[in-house]
Amino acid sequence: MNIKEAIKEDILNNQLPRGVPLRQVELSERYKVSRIPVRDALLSLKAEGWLSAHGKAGVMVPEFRWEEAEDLYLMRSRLECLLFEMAFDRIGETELKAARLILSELNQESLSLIQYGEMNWHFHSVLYQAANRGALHQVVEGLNEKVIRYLGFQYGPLGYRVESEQQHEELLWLIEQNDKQGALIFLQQHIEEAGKLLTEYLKSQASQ
Amino acid sequence: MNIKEAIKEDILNNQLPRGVPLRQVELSERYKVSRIPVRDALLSLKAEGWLSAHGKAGVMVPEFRWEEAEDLYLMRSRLECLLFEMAFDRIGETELKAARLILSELNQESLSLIQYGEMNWHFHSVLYQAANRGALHQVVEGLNEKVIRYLGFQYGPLGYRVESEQQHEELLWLIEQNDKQGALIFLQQHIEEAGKLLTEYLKSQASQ
DNA sequence: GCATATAAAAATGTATACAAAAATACGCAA
DNA sequence: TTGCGTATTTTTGTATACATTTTTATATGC
Repeated sequence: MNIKEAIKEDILNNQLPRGVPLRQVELSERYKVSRIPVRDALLSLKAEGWLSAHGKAGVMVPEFRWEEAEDLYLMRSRLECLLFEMAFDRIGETELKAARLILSELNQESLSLIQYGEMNWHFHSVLYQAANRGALHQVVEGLNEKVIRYLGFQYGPLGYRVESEQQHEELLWLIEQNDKQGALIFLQQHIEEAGKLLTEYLKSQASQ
Repeated sequence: MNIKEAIKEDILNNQLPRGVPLRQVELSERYKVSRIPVRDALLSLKAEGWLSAHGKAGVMVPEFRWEEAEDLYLMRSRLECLLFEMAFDRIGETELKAARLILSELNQESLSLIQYGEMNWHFHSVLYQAANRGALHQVVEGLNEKVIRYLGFQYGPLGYRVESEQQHEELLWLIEQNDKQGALIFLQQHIEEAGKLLTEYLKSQASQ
């Protein structure tokens, strides 16, 4: 899935026009492949929320909407906390070790926005994996994927990155202390804070 | 999207083997189309959770798992109640009228399982639409789609259909009375009851 | 002038053919 | 027999060519 990642990257970096239909031929010329892999990519990306329908045929890059961002974080807060609660008692040294490793890699700069987003999810994902709840995990994964679209705002103008990583450290610490209630509440705040920050920023942008 | 619907229907009616990889050529012969539309359908269905990966390449119809059913209903209860709460105050005569119409159509027998599932969702959907929360609505829609896979259990052995429709009537009545708290709690119970019933049934099946 | 119907174009959808990758079967050695 | 590496076969991935649908432009009637 190389072209798919390439399109994602271009969407993230505003290299593709918003709101107007993307033409398969143009994309196939742009990425130097035939229309078939383009179609595959468009289908997947549409299903994942990176693209939306434009008329009866055709897709487009959807505009940013604060309502969507708010929805995504509302869902994350509800579902991730549920998943985390199910996972908590089963998180062992294996998961903690993996999480720490990812955190150290996250601290290294020189990651593209999309790589950073993926890493960020992997951190959470490793912890949730312990719950062994495939369907729930998959939906939460989808939400985190969709959120990546908005990362440019969070790690650009909002400069949220450093604070977010401190919170990750603290979350790990709470797990190590076996403080379930504390960790749950902290995770909820971690998500809701990020959501509120992003939503407010988008609202302020929209009203200009 | 005709072949996609056909595959869904076949999955629902156990016309496709579970757990073994589906071969694109076999499917293309079965549905009398080339492999391209088959691939398109498989990609979409995988993204929607109707199919899961099998090895590095290839997809399969996932087995029924009570954990998945439980997850789906846990998510529905949390997200649908949230969505319903957002919608409640904006539900007007238009939505109620549409919901009543769907309910009367639901009462007519002679619907295929998948048609019944779709109708069932439309009923809820009409009410939620008032919230005007695209992203949230879309995820909830996805959950309801996935639940359809298990409908064979609910409306076959469990015989839940009549009770479910009575509950729909009651929900509408609560909305008409403008009893927000009551309606919210009722919806939550409506979903959780269905989930519990299904999950317990699947567990009992699995242990045989 | 505006709406609607119709014809041209552009775009997507599908089939066939070929290339790349994955899964499988086989042979060989330990 | 079992494990591993290689060759074969199977399966998926991609390109090109054609069919169908959708969109856009144009013309015609009111």
